[in-house]
Amino acid sequence: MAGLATIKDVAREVGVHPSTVSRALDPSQRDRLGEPIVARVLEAAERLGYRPDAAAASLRSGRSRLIGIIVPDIANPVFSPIISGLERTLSARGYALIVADQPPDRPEQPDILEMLVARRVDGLVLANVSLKDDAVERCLRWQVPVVLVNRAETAGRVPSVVSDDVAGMRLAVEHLVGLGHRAIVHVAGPQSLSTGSLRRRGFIEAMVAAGLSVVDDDIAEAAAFTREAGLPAARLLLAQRPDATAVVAANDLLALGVYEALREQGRRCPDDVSVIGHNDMPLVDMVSPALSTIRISHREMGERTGELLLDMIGGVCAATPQIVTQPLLIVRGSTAPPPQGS
Amino acid sequence: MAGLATIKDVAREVGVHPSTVSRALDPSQRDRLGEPIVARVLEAAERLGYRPDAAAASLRSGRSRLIGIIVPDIANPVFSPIISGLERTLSARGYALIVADQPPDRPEQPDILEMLVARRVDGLVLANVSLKDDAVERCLRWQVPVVLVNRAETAGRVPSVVSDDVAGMRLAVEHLVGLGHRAIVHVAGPQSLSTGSLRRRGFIEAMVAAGLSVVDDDIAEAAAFTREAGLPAARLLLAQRPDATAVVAANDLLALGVYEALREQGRRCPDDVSVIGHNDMPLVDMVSPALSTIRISHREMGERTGELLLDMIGGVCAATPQIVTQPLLIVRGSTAPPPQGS
DNA sequence: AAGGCGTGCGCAATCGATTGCACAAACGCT
DNA sequence: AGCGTTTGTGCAATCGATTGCGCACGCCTT
Repeated sequence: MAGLATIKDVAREVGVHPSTVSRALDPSQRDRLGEPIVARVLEAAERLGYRPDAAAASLRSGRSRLIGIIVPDIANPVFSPIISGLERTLSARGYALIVADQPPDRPEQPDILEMLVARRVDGLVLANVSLKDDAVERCLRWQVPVVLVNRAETAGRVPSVVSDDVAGMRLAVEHLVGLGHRAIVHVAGPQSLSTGSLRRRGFIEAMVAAGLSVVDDDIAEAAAFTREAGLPAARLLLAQRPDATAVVAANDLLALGVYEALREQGRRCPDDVSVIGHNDMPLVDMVSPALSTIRISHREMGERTGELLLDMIGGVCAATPQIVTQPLLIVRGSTAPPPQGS
Repeated sequence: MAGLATIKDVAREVGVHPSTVSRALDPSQRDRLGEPIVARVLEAAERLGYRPDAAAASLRSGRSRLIGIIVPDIANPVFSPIISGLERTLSARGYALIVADQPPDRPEQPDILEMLVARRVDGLVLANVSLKDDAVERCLRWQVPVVLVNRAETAGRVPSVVSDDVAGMRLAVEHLVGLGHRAIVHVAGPQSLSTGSLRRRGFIEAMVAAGLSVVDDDIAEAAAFTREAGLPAARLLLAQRPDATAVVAANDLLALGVYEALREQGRRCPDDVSVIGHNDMPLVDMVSPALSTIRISHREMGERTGELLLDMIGGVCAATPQIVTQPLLIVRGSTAPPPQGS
């Protein structure tokens, strides 16, 4: 504070009124001023190392140029590229990003959402909503622009940017069917999340489309998108359907849980059972066997989320677009034709 | 703005002066007020859904309760847990975290550091400094509290929180020596970073301590801490020292580059050559063979960074502490005794 | 019972930038 | 030459919370 020049200092230096300095510094107002004055203001501002005080500007203008994002886990490889892509888009346009963690189990003592709204963020990105989430309602009530990313809610009340989960599962199932599999089972994610729910539905739809039926025993729901949760679900599934030749996991970590379950039972992948994941997380090409999976570009989702949100703030888009990105099948070593004679 | 109550609204509701509301809401000033008034203010604030405007508070008080962190890559599994740990500590104490990416190659058009300082962050965490970095000087000049994390600078002008890189390399070398290896080589990281430099030094010191000599050909420097950069460095090293039985990599990604180089040459790990990494990134226990490595608790580093920074802001610590966390040897499948007869 | 002291609260300035309004100068027009 | 219009700049209010100062009122003391 002591060392930083204010707009008054610049004004005094140039010999003009502070408001003139403010206008000279604003590109959209600059052309209403005389050429020489603008030059002198710019020079003085540069010389004094002037940086506008964001708090003061925010207070008066009502715009903070801050965006908040709430994720379930910053360090999760699904969410960190989203954050990264979002940050890149925002910082290029002068916005800063506040990141907040809200693990699903945490008692949210200090309400993160309220905290961000109290900081008067210009917009909010929610990466942690469940299918029915009151966080969305609250944002709507507070009238703060919000975009959902990765996970959507049932009622499409606000814009979202998600991967086409149903299409992703279709790619996975079609790949396995193409290899000759018919006994295909599914380790599903939490059904309270759109990713878990839609991938489950996508699995069923693709199976039916391939002329294969799906019964309850063909699907096991994991409690979370983690390796730890994937292991028991996979154990259950392999017990219920010992004849299964392929497992479609709702994400890569669950697929790794399947790996462990297979290892426990002495069954080999892909010789005995094929496994396919979802997300194409970093390093899954290095596990053994290299994991076949459905690639989602989380970074791109983050970027598009940023563009969408900035458009909303700028009043560009009136509707509530539901952006859906297309996933890509990545074939590696964990999928192969089913064993002979099965 | 339209929907959010201000301190004046609360004051009017209760029938007191705004300043009284401000004091009633501040726990440290609350006891200077009468009991009934405080209760009525709290009740009214709650009922109106009052949230103090952070911008206004920041403007007047000079404290923004914002902390900035600059990382080379948000999505890098080394840095994302640091961010996560830091955020956890900060949010528990009412601070919010602004995250900014500054990839090493980016022309830093909009100066990220200045942007954060202009936002009047109360403190700054730098995770991307090189051994000699002018960002540190600028923070010192601007008098903004700063803590370095993961990477330190040569001159210890500011506090830092780093892993004991030298000790980590000693653990790695001693482990290999204990297995019987004597021809041990090192894929080093960029020498412009403290992590690269200190691990290289730690390698040499540990080798010397074990009675083994190190010559130039025993070390190859990778251009970056990536798999892509690790591959050529590993190729070079294996060509220079075809008799090497063990490779110590400066981090896990470089170790995976070594895996690829070995595979190219048809040499097997750990049968022909042992490999050990550094960091214990997620999933390196799932690669084949499972990577032996040196575990660093990045999340804990983030947490301690937050505590240190808040102490500095609170004026608690006067010195410039250099916090060093102790790494841990994790033995998995990539290290084994050297082949017989070598 | 009167003066000193402490407590509880209001008053108003302040942080720094933004912006609607007003005003002066300069220009063009008939 | 006079009047209307544009152009360029200053003035002052404003955003919402914080905080030093000061004023009353009530209590205790002698």
